[in-house]
Order: sequence, then C-alpha cells, then structure tokens
Amino acid sequence: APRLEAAGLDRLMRSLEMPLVSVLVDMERAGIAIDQAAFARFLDEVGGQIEALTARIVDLAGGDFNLRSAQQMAAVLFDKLKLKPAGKTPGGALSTSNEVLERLAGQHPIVDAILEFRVLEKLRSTYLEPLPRLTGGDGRIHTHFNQLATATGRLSSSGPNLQNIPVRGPQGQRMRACFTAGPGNLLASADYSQVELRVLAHFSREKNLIEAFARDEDIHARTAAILFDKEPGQVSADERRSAKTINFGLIYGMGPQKLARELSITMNQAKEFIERYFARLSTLREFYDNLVEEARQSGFVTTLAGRRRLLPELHSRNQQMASQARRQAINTVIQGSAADIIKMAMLAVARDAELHKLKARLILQIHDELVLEAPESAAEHAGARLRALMQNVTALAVPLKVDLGTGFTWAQAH
DNA sequence: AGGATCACGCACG
DNA sequence: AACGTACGTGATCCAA
Repeated sequence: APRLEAAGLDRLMRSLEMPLVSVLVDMERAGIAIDQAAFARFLDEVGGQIEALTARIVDLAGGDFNLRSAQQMAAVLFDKLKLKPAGKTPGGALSTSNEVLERLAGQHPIVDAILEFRVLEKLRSTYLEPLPRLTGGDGRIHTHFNQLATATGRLSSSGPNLQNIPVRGPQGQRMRACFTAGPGNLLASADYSQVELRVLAHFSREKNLIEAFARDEDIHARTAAILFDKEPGQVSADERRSAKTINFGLIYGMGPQKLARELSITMNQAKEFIERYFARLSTLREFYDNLVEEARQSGFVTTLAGRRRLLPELHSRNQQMASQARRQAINTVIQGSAADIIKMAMLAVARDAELHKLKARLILQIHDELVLEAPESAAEHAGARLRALMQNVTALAVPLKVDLGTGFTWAQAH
C-alpha cells in the first residue's frame, strides 16, 4: 500500500480495480447461453467440407501429408511443387501464412484450397469442437476474465477465450448466432464507436479530429479529405480506405514499410503519405514527440485513470528495441485509456439501480463492447440505459458514441 | 512414454 | 516488421 500511494496508484487500485473484481466474478458466474443444436449443425457442415478439401489438397499435392503441419506444408509448396517462397517466419523457416499464400494464389490451384481449409480448420478446432464441451450444467459457458494479464490494463479472457469469437464474414455471423440469450431473455450489445481514435483526439487536442468527432462526421472520410485536398463528400472509396489504414496504423505507430504493404504502394509513396499526414495534423506529431520524451525522462507512460506502464527499453542502445518501446508508449496510452473508460462504465452499470430493477446483468466485455442479458420485456429499456451509462461515464474533449443492438443471439444484437 | 516448451498460424479488439 | 491478447497443432526437448 505505501508503494501504491507513493506512485499515486492507490486511487486506481481502490476506486477502479478492486471494485471491479466482484463485477467480473458476477459476469463469470452468469456465463452465456449457447445453442447446442446450432453448434452441432455447423460442425457437421464444416467437418464435411474439411474432409472434401483434405482429399483435394492431398490429390493436388500428389501425395499424403499432414496439412496441419506448417513444416510439411512448406515442404510440399516450396520443394515439391516449386512455388516461390514469399516470406519467412521469425524463426527463419519459409512461411506458409495467410499473407504468403494470398500472394501465391495465382500460381497453383492448391493455394486457394489450403486457404479455405485453414479457415474451416480454425473454426472446427478452436471453436466448434471445444466450446460445446465447456458448457456447464446450466447450459452456459463461463469464461475467466483475467485482470492482471495485460501490459496495457485491458482484461483478457481464457478457458475459453470469449473475446476472440469469430465475427467477420458469413462464417463469423453464423458463429455468433450460436451464442444466445437464455429462455425468456434478450441480449443487448453496446460498443464504443472508434473509442481509441477519440482517446487520441482527447489527448492530442488535434483540431481536425476534435471537430470531426464533435460533428459526428465520418472520421476516415475527413482524414482522406485533408490528405487529398478534397471535400469529404468527394472522397473516393479507395481514398477513404487509405485514410482508414493510416488512422488505425497511427495508433500503433505504423512505419512506411507496413503502410506500403497494406496499401499496395511503394515505400516512397508510403513515406510521402505519412509526412503529409503529420504535416497537416501537426498537433499529432507534437503530441507523439512530447509523450515519448516524457516517457524517456520518467521511465513510464500514464493512462487516463493513472495506470502506468514502465518502458525501460526506451533507453535501449538497440534501435529496434527502442523503436518498439516508442510504439508501445504511444499505443499503451491509447489502448490503456480506452480500457480505463470501459472499466469505469462496467462499474457504473453494476451500480445502476435502474438496470438492477430491470433484472439486467452484464455477461461479456470485449474491449470496447459490453453485452447485457435482460428479460425480454426489459431489454430495450435496459439497452438504452446501458448506452447512456457508457456514453456519460467520463467527459473527454470529444463525445463518446455508443452503437447499440438487441436480439436473441449475439449476431442479432450487433 | 509423456509432460513441458517452442514455433507457427490465426481468431478477436 | 504495427499494438494488445488466447489457443490448437506439430515439433522437439528432456527429467525421472
């Protein structure tokens, strides 16, 4: 306790993290219901497709091998079939990752089959087979929310991880439709809209970002307009996509190499792009420089709620380590502050008399999203209350916006 | 033989 | 290599 007080961390401990413990306990005990039959049907279909694809891949490879082994897969693709390697793993082996395979796609029909196999195999092995086995006697799945697992202040989820359930594409939608409200109940899902960019706007005081959020404009279109000298209405889909990549890359301290790859442009174009971005949003450059300089002097960064991350590597003589620490410094302030905000919201939700009367209970947190379960007749009311609590939990230099949905399944609630 | 650990790949925000 | 996580599978290591 004396050490916490000395670091000014006792308030964070007493008024945020300690009260949060019982909220997390309640969420873990509550769990989420799943549709066993929907899981079974989905697994049945996926299993059949995996069998068919396995036969086709082995046939195209001209011999049997274990297609779940990256080592054997590399041998087939690059030795046997003589495809051109397009990247290495951190360990120095020839990579067979999604990114590499997509570049090989035109060269051989086996490539598309492998990509498809990987998607289905991931679904089967990580979600469709294990999750139904983890159902308790109550027909529900109970995760653990780990409060001390991350460097930034986020929660993590394990046993099973319910923070990485597929959501993208038709397969993701179908997966989330397997998670349901219990009998007589509905789910309400509320997620913070672009909370990390809003946190960045708040800390940096960047005029363009603040204005765009204040007017509830399309932030990526606005960035594109600034970048390409246009009116936001005149921005093309491609230009908006580029701006979106930059906006998100910004939060991680993305360099020109990664940007070039993401946008399929040259290194020089990417460098120009980044320069122009910071020239026109110069407050951001200042904010980043100040943040890193203060972190170097103090040895740590501080989030909205006063959470700290020590970053001794900022002083590393190894350039790569030092650069990584600089990116971590920036990202931690943003990601960690967003984590602070949703944790405060969780406390507000848990303490809210109205939600209590409605018999609404928090069941999941997925970094910027809260999922509530409530009796059917109360769900709409509870959702609206949840949204209000999340939006008003703290006042930043920009408004907090929350998107809301309700439904009988997690997919419908989105 | 079999548990521990690493490498790889990939799901999410 | 652009930040933060969890986990399944295969490959490899190694103490009892």
